[in-house]
Amino acid sequence: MAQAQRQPKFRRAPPEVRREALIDATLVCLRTHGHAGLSARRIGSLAGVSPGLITHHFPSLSALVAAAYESLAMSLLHSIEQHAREAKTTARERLRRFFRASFAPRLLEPGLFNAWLVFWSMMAHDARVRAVHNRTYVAYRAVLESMLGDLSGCGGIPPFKLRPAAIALAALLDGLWIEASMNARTFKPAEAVALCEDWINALSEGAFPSLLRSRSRSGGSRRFTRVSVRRG
Amino acid sequence: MAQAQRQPKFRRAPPEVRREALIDATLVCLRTHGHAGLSARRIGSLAGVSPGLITHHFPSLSALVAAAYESLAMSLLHSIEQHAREAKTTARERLRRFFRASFAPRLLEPGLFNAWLVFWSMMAHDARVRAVHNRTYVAYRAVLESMLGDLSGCGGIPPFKLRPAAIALAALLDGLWIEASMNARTFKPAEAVALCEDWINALSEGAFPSLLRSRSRSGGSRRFTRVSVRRG
DNA sequence: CCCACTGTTGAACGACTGTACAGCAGTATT
DNA sequence: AATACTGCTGTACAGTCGTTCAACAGTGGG
Repeated sequence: MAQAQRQPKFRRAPPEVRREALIDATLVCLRTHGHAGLSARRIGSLAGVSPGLITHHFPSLSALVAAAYESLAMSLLHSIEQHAREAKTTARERLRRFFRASFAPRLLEPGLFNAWLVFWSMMAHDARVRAVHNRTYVAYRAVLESMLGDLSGCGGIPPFKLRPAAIALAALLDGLWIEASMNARTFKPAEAVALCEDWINALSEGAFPSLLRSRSRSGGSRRFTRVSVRRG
Repeated sequence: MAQAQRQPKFRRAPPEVRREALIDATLVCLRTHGHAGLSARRIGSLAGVSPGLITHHFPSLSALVAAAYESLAMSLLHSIEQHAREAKTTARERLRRFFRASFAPRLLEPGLFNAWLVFWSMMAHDARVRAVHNRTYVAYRAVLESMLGDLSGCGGIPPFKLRPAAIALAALLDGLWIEASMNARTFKPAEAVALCEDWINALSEGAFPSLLRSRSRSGGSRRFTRVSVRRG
């Protein structure tokens, strides 16, 4: 029985592979333990590696966390975006798919929010994390701007300012995602999707005066055009 | 010169006073140091008190933080609400004042957001903090629902579902507040206010189909009534 | 003036933290 | 099979943390 097959105490790995493994372990740790997961020893043990290896492959623990932040944020964004662009349909339908993906169970897992809180908390003290936030938030908004631009290209929709529109939509999405993550009982994911679709609908109708490009500053009581909402 | 007036090493205070002083010190600590401020020694020294006193007046450090959370959240809400209700004007004007107060410099101080992150982080592990969040969020939404109800009472505005409307508006406000707190350069406070006012405008025009009470599910391309936006 | 009451102190405890670095041990090459 | 290279370990360091509790010392009543 007792084979006593002597296993090597560790296996070497090329730096790139090890870096990625550490990033993955960091994400798992932050998702499952929140702030308590932010520990070189915990992350190391989860990656099957000694704590000293972290500062060997990264300048510091917070640099590893920053790398994990960038990895997760970009991965999620691409995943949602691909899910949205998958179908060749109208801009409005792609937005709808984007919203649905944003409130899918995968995105509402409480652990994800806990990890996000750790990233946000570190922004105040760590320049690297702050830089990652700025990069990823700009990328996020760029995706929204692109989809809103497509929407704007369709006929019958009054021209609107893309940048502030994307900012508002991002805020609405974030606010809903945060509350849904903190308390799943407040509203159902489908309600969040409907509220975002409503926002797009109002935008299409020119019901957001401050977003209307040029045109009368009269407050928008008179809409730019009357449009058919369905099949925009 | 050297008067050598012997000061007493400490002064007794009634529990209620001491509790409040500790709460205040906690808030200052969390605002200025974020997560690093969450320390019995730091809070105690800021309150001019030994660390042991915290667990003497509170069941635990996290109970003190929960109390501080409730104190801050309710204080801010009442402050904003009073500022909004100060003037006897239309519902729309009160909402406008509410938005302006929400993005006043006092609310956008970065320290405030850092404190909030600490509270949110503790929700996952601490039932007390979670309970405070639920209470204060419900109170927040109740204020919004009340103002939206007043708005709905005005003539010429299609009836809408109060609760989901308040949820959406809260999400928009939170999302804008968070991004403004993290990166003050993304947009100006006035833009955030304008985006919230736009949302109210769209609501007043019935441009949010899923929020319309009963009525045709046709998508809302035809508004309930045409209303004058200014001086609603 | 002294006493009893009790708010308060501050040291002690055990456990935790990120980082540094001397040396061990896989691995590929010779 | 020996060697050089280097990824990796694991301990040491100097801190940090929340909580406990015996003892101290303000304070008001007698």
